[in-house]
Amino acid sequence: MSPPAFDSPVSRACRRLARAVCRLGTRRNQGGTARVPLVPVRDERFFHGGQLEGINLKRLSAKEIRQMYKDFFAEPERDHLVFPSASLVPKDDPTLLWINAGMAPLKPYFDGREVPEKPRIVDAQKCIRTNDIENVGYTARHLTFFEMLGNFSFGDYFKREAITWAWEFLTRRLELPPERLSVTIHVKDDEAFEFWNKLVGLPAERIHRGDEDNFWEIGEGPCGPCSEIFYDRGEEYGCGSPDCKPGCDCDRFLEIWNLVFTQFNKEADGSYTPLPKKNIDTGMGLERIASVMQDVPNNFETDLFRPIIDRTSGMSGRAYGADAAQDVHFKIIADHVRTITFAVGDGVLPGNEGRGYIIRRLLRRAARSGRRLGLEQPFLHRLVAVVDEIMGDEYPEVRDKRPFIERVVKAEEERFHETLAEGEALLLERLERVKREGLTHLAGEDAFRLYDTYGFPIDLTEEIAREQGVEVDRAGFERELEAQRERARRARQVAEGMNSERGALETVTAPSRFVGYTDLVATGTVTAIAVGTELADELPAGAEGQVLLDVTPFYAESGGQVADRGIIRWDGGEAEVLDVQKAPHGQNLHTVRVLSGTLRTGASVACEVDAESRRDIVKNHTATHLLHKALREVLGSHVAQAGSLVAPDRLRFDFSHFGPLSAEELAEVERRVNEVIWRDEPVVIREMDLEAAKAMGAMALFGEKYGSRVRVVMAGDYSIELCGGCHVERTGLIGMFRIVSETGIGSGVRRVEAVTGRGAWRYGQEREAILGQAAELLKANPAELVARVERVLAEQRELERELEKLRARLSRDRAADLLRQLQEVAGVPVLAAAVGDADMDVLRQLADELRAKLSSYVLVLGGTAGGKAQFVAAVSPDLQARGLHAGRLVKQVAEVAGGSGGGRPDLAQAGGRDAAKVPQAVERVKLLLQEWAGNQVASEKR
RNA sequence: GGGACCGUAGCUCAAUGGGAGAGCACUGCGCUGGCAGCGCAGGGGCUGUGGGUUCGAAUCCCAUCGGUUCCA
Repeated sequence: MSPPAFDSPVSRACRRLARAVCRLGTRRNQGGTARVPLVPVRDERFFHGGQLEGINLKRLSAKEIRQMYKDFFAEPERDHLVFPSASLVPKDDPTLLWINAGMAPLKPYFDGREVPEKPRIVDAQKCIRTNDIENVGYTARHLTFFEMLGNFSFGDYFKREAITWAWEFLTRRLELPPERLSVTIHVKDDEAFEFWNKLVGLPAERIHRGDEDNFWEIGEGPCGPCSEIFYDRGEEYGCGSPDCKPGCDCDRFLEIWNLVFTQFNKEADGSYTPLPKKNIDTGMGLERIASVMQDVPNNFETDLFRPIIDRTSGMSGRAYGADAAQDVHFKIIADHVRTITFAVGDGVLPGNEGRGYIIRRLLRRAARSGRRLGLEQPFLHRLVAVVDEIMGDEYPEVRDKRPFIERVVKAEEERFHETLAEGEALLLERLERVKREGLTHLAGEDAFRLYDTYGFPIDLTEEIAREQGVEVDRAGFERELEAQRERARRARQVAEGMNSERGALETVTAPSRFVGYTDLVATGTVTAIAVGTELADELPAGAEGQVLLDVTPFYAESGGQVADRGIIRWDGGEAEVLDVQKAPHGQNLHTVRVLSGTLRTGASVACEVDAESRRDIVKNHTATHLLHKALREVLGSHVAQAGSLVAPDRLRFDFSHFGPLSAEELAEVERRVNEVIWRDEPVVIREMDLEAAKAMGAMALFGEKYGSRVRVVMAGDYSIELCGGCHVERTGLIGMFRIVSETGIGSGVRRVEAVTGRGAWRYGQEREAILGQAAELLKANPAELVARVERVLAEQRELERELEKLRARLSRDRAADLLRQLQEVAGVPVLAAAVGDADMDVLRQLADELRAKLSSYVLVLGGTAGGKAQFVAAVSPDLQARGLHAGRLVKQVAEVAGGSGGGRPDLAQAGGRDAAKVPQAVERVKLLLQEWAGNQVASEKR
């Protein structure tokens, strides 16, 4: 039973982000709503004051609001864990280009793949949304970068607390006047109504029931009704319509907070089932609430934006607020520069695809807005400092990387100026042609080509064309653009949404202790067995299944390090460990295949990790840390890990960087890593508080779990990283480190592959073998190979020169010989000859010699080279004028030798398969000329 | 994710499927009071890489690497 009204806005591309639409089925509504005891905590303030005038808002800076929010939920009564903002680049989530909502980084907690440290979390999350990029600057609320304040519950508190706390924060902490607040709830959500009405005391007429706008879902997976809180800015912001109310498109009622009650799971068949664990997901846009508290008409006039606008105004010498059309550009610049700064701060570099392309586009839009304000030179990089001043306290990545961000932005601005200059030159050329041809319009395809291929903005095209008195076929341009959109859309397959993978193992909370850091052999007891999503009691021989142990030495794939393999044995049987992954509650989950006997729950098993493979893995893992550090030393601190694979036979490290590494840089990185290996320093691993680790300068990777205790891996005094993986005890054990390859894998992301220990030795062997072979071929020993090759090359050059000279002399002599074979056919001087062994170069040279000595001629030379026939033909200008064509002539000649050819009227060449037929072929020239002469006479007679 | 375009001398770029070129830079010689001085001579190229089509490929096709650009 699929809900009836599932069309309309659902299909919009942005629906994943929007609070999307759906109608609750009746069954669900009844099943999903529990009876709740109500405690009256009515807000008495509704009943005095009342009217909407004379309010004095508590003036708060955005920074204060952010801090108050986190503090409020962290207070003991509410006891939330404060999370720092996650990186804008989604971790392990290929369906998302950016973190685009406060809950996005917490998805694993919502869908049950991971269990959070505490079931209550509060954060301020930076987000990027670029769907409505065209609206930015023109409306009060559209932004590409924003901060979302959110409090979350994972199977813990639900509607009652979410609603009352939201109310308390707004009215008692921010001290917003309650009479200005109203809410929407889902039409069927009587439970929420009760809380708002009875518990909070909000009058029924201020609780609006919505339908589609108050249900939140994204494809299959967790979903539920939501309740939005609106703030009434007063009639002066309104549209004047009598039915203006919360949800109206005008600026009067601002949606400031959305509380999502995740209580259903949408199944593949479209039905909804109640979730066993209900979640709370809330979001309050910091920019918007700041605009309310600071009583300014739009986001851009809050203290989050105003300093950027003021600096822009200072640089351009134009005043903000003087002209609405001009103000748009100030706003675009302020918005985009925030997005760019934060994205680059999280390691995204401007590029030509994906995230990098979005950043490039934003930067170009901002640069063009700058031009409208008279800022022709790069200026955006100077605004990065302002963004840092405003938000650097809260977001250290921006402060720490500020010089790097400025450099990147400046370089990209300069590149854009180049693009504009190139595009303008091309456009002017086009316009010249249009005018020359007496046309009035530049074709839409031309304008599109300029836009599509050279990135030249369409409005600039129009502007420049108009200056030249030419119009642009805008409709044609739009057609081309639409066609391109259609192509891209069709190609995009939709793979979005959260998956709910709550298998049977989610209910298993029995702990599992990992002892594999020190022991490769251990004895454990089977605590659970699962086959597919069902729990089982036993696993017979030949079967594959998943096994939990109370104690295990097997490492579960994590942090790039691959899973251990090995064997488990028990009384009467054994099984092979194929894979090890993390279970929802953090235990190591072994995928095994039983080789003999039957594995039963409760059995005691002897575990043995494949030691050889593990020894290779730990070498590669420690080497990965050293590589990371060395890359940062050699290339700069902008190098941020973007992914990593630690396997037994190799390691792979992806990181952000502009362009390819030079050979010198690679050699230097390799040298530094090896130096740490040679120093044979101890690798010390300690658990400590995150703060202590940070104080030591540990590199905390993005997406790091912010638990209270972290594991810190120190390789000598060189590298310090948070890491849960396995490492060598001393760096010397790595043996040797060799970089095998360096490639680009996307905009601004490079990949280095390397080998260590045995792998490095093998790599060296292979290289040496190649060297040996080369040396043997040159009959030199490897040490003098270079000198030898240099000498050989010099000799070769000398010989080539010699050959050239001799050839020239030879062709002079031959030319003189050939000249004697000149005869006259049909009144035309003809020289057709087979010259024996001669490749195309020789033939051409001969032809040149002969041409220099003749004034009127038809010349056809045939030669053989490599068992094939070769021909060159030349015709003097006067005979060309009489209709002789070297290309046509040589083609017919070559046909005799089973070939073909062509060329210009004055000079042409041809080839054929049959070298033996060259003499016959050149003989044909005379025949062809006689034919030609006959035709000439015939046409003259006519 | 889907397209478009570009990779030719140190640099900027030419070259209908038919002889790899120009300007600047470089080297040498000569001239010159000076401005980006002038003249002559010369070096420099596996046309990004690897396949294919063709008698013949810088040019057409496929793959790959690097770059630019548009759409999602």
